[in-house]
Amino acid sequence: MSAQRTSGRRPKGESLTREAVVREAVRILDESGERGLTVRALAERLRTGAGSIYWHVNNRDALLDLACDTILSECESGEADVDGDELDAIRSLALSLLDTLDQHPWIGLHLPRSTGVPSAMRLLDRIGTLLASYGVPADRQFFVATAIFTYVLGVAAQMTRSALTVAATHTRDEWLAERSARLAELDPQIYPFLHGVAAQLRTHDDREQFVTGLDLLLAGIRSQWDSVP
Amino acid sequence: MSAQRTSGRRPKGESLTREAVVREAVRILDESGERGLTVRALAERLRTGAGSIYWHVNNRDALLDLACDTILSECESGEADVDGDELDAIRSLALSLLDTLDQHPWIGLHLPRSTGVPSAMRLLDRIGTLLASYGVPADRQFFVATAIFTYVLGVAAQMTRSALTVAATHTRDEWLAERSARLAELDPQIYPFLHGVAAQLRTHDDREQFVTGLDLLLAGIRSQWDSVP
DNA sequence: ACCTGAACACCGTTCAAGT
DNA sequence: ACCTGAACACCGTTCAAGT
Repeated sequence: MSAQRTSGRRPKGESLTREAVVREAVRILDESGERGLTVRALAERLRTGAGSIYWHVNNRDALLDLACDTILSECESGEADVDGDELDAIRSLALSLLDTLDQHPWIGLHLPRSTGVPSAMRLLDRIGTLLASYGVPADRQFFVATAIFTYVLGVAAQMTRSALTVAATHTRDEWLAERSARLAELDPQIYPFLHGVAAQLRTHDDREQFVTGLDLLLAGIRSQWDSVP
Repeated sequence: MSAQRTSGRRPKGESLTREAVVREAVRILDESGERGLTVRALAERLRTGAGSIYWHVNNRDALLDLACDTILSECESGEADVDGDELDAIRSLALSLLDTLDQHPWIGLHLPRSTGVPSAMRLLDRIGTLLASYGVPADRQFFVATAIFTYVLGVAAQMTRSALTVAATHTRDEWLAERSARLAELDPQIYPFLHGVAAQLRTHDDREQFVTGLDLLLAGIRSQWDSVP
């Protein structure tokens, strides 16, 4: 069916679009990470020359921005209704964002380096709006919104690291066991804490870890500002 | 005095050391960011050939790890005494860590991609130890420690972005004004929140922003677990 | 033990020339 | 308007050969 990777030129008339370029870039990023995305590799998979890419996209960085933006846009639309207050809504927004970032690990590493991703700003905006209506004082809303957003991105970036190493080793369980073993090997003199907790990290769940920190932030908000209905 | 950048070979007998290589790498990173650090540029400043670098360091990634590690090691040693409980100690540790990351903005962007930075692990260990002695339950200590550490790195990475843009524009005030203006220009239909807060961001202070989120995390910890003395 | 310098296999980006 | 393909100016890394 798909003549995707066969070389030979693409049929005439059927011209490339910016969307098609970005879509294929996302596929490469999912398969082989940021390092796998080279202009030449992308061009080859689109059965065209490297130069063509630059007709549709300014440069490689812009391409990464666009790739992030398309994925995050999908995440935006799927906002479920929540019963509970605004902080519960933020919680569920953050969780679905984490799921998205988990499926496309390259986003968490690229977003901190970039400014040009509108959908990321819209997500930040959404969090800020929710905080405002919850009752966080006006002069704190932006700081708190950014803190939450930063936390989500930070955890996502960290998860990426494991995702890449898992891919390199065999299964996720194997990787967890190996990491736990490596921590246990640490000199308890220098790493008393990490050496000690090594055992429980055999069953470490990224999502559970994420929720712990997120709920601390939300608990902090609740303890500092009561809801204004 | 310094014949630093003059070309010509380095005197014999005076052989390069791994420390000297890393020290010069840090200088380049401080001056021109991660992209500025190329093996060739580094070799030239050390008045040697590109190949020599690989005698002292495995590869470019290892060099970045080492650069991060030397800087974070310095941060580690300068731990001030604090009056207050363990959470106050964490707070001051986080603040001094942020200062370090602020002076070397490339660290915040590289650390999430890396695993091989011992001093970063020691800092995480320190946070965990403090949480344990504060009284966070054993099965939460690691998650909470990671949440705090992730938050610090995340904010640092974000600050880096502004640091780089500030360097590109003129002064910090100009940059703040410009960013505030850009936010004000946003379509209030799509970005109701960000459009609204644009004005107060003219005096936005990274450190104040950082403290806001950090204190929320700490308040969350206090509200969930009372200190066990 | 430590360095040299050339070579290899790549990059992103540009641009005249084509259709 | 959209694409081609060669060229430019770089990369990181390796490695025989030197001292």
